[in-house]
Amino acid sequence: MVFTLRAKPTSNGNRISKILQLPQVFLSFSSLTPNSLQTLHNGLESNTRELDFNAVFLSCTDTHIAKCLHAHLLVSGNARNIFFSTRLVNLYADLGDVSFSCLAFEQIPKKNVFAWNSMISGYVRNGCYRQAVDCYSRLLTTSGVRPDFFTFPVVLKACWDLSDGRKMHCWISKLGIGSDVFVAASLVHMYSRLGFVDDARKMFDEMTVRDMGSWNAMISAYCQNGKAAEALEVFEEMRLEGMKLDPVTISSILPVCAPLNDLLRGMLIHVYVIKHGLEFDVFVSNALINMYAKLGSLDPARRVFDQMPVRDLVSWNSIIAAYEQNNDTTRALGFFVQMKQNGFQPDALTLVSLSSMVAQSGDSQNSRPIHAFMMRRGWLLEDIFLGNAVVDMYAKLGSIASAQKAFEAMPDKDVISWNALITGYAQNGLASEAIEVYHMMEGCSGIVPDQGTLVSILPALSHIGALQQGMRIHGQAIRMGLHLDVFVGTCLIDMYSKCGRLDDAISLFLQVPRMSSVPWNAIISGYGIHGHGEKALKLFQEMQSEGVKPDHVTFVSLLSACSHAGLVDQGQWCFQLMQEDYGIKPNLKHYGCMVDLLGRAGHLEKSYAFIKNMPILPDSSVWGALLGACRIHGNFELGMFASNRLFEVDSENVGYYVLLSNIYANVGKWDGVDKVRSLAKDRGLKKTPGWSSIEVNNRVDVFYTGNKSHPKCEEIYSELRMLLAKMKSLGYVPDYSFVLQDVEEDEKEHILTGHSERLAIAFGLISTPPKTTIRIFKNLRVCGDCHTATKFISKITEREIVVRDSNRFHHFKDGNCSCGDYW
DNA sequence: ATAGGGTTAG
Repeated sequence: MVFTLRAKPTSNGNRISKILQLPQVFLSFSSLTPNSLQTLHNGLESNTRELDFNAVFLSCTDTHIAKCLHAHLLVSGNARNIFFSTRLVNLYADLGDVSFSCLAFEQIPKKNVFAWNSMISGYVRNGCYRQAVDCYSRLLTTSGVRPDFFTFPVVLKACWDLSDGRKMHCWISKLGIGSDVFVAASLVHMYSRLGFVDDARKMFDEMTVRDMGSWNAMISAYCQNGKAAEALEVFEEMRLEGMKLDPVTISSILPVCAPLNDLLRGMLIHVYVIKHGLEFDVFVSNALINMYAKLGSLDPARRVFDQMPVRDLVSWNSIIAAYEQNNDTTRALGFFVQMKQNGFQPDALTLVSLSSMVAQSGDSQNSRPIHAFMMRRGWLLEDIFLGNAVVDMYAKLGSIASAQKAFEAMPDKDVISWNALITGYAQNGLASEAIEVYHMMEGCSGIVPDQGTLVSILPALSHIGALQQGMRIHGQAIRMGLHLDVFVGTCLIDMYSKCGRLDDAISLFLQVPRMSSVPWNAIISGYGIHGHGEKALKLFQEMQSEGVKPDHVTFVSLLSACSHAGLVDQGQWCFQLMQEDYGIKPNLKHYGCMVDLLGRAGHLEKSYAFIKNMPILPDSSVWGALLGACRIHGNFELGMFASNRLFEVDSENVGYYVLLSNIYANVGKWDGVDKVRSLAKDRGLKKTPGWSSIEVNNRVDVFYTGNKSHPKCEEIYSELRMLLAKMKSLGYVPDYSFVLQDVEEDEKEHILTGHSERLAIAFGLISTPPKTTIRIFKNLRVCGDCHTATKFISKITEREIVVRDSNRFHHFKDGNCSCGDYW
């Protein structure tokens, strides 16, 4: 089939507007622009004696011109020249037009190894790895041409399958070209890319001649397989052999500084870069920015970025991520704006940073648009990273339903997707849902739990006190070899201490590495919630003497430990130490702890004065702490004052109304109690439903207040009625000030009896053998009346009862509580 | 006419 084309006449174009006889595929020539014709014309004219195709090849800057040239080659008969047609294959590949590259290739009647190599390379340069490998197979099976040492460096790059790789390796050996530096480096790279670093190293060791590329290949092999120390070893070896370092070496080795936490080395490399003038390489500068950013040195990162003469998308993404990861959303956003002003289109990595920024700043408004942007481009269908970022973003913003939807919409999920969802539920207080998702994940073939999975599920188990399930996870961690991992270990410590097994927490603490503050914080907090303030302090001293730097979390744990144990002086000492010795600015949590510490100990005026001197605005937790202290110490006036301030900042939390009503009741102001009740009712409070849980036979039962749907409901209530009678005979008087509902007295008694902690205790009593310790979890603070009741119950039933509430542990035994009513 | 080794993420 022949198609006739007449090029559109342009001012000068008439001279080349001769009629060409072309195959039909050149129909697309009709889209040739006058400009491209002009360029071609100039190229052709530049040599007047005969067509200088060499010059024309060089002037081909877009695929239309290339096609025009192609046409001329065909018409002039030069297409039969294998030199020209091979160049054409390469030209199309460079211009990104794989199908025409392929066409040009197929038009070559007798393809030699140059043509085959060019075609394979063309596929690889355009990311068509599958086709490249297929083309290589065709070369082997049908062409009668032998691959050579130009073939393998290219085709090895395309190889994504170990068996293919080994076959190629065999051919290389058979052809005796394995000693070629290019081929050998490519083998190193192939093995490392497929994760077989040891094979890569073997290739490297077998090399008799090593050039820069060989060393670089080995270094990057280690880097990309997470073996930072080995990478550095090779790097040092390379320097000892007197090799110079080129930009490739530098940009390969720089990323290992961050995981090794080695800023000094990074700076030394930077010095080398400056000394040898390598800083103008974009890869090098980008790697420097990333190195500095990951090690928290934003200023040097910024300086490198500022002095780059040319920046690419990676440079922009890196500087944006640098600020985003160091919690400076505002500057990160500023760079994003600049990036767009400089004409760069955001890519998937930019979007990952953006979603992180939105999550960090709690900017719910922008979450949808970002999500929509990704969907419009179809990126969510092909990039698991992005899907995971979206799930994480919604979860962090508290929109767990959106997170779930985004998760479900992902065509493929990996272990990180599951972890993100589990963490999302856990961090939004939905522990049971988190556990449910975890079980679903377990039933999913192809998903292997990793460190992140353990770190996401353990806090959920701690939250509801699922000790037995937690121990199962501990076993799994051991099997995975992760139980001594700092993060998993810390979660386990936290799990054991929150599930009432402080001893197990301690013995675990003694096993995990404790160079960082993370496990220390967990164990100090563990001592604190169990009421062992002195021990917490002692541990803090050990921490200091071991040279571990405490952080702001350490001081929250420590201050609350002091406050639970009534260690006022020590608490104040910590508060000072934190600022003076460690330069940590107290945040609201620290202030809350201090107010609590002073107030609970009875220093109400001091506590109030403390609030007045705060340099930041007190929030509800701070005023709530003062209000709680006023209840304990019966200070009515200050209590009124505190509750007024409190309701100015948070009028939604029903717990504070209970406190206030309690204060009124303590001084016998029943009208005040009524007032608070109706106030709470009028505001239609979104109250957090109170629930308690207990684990019996590997199963966690959760009881909501007044819940009557439990299968053992009848037995539970009859147990409670029986206990109530005995308690009363021992002198128990119900304290109705803990009931907010405006109902009759006996109804109030009924409400107290139906409190979730009592249902859980009663269930524990009827479901376990005598003398067994009962362990209960309550999501809010334990109710004051239930606290009294539990003391009686522990005496009547001769049981130890351990109640963990949102604040601390209460060990009930023989009618007493470990907290000494100081809580 | 054809070749290897490089920087950013959840």
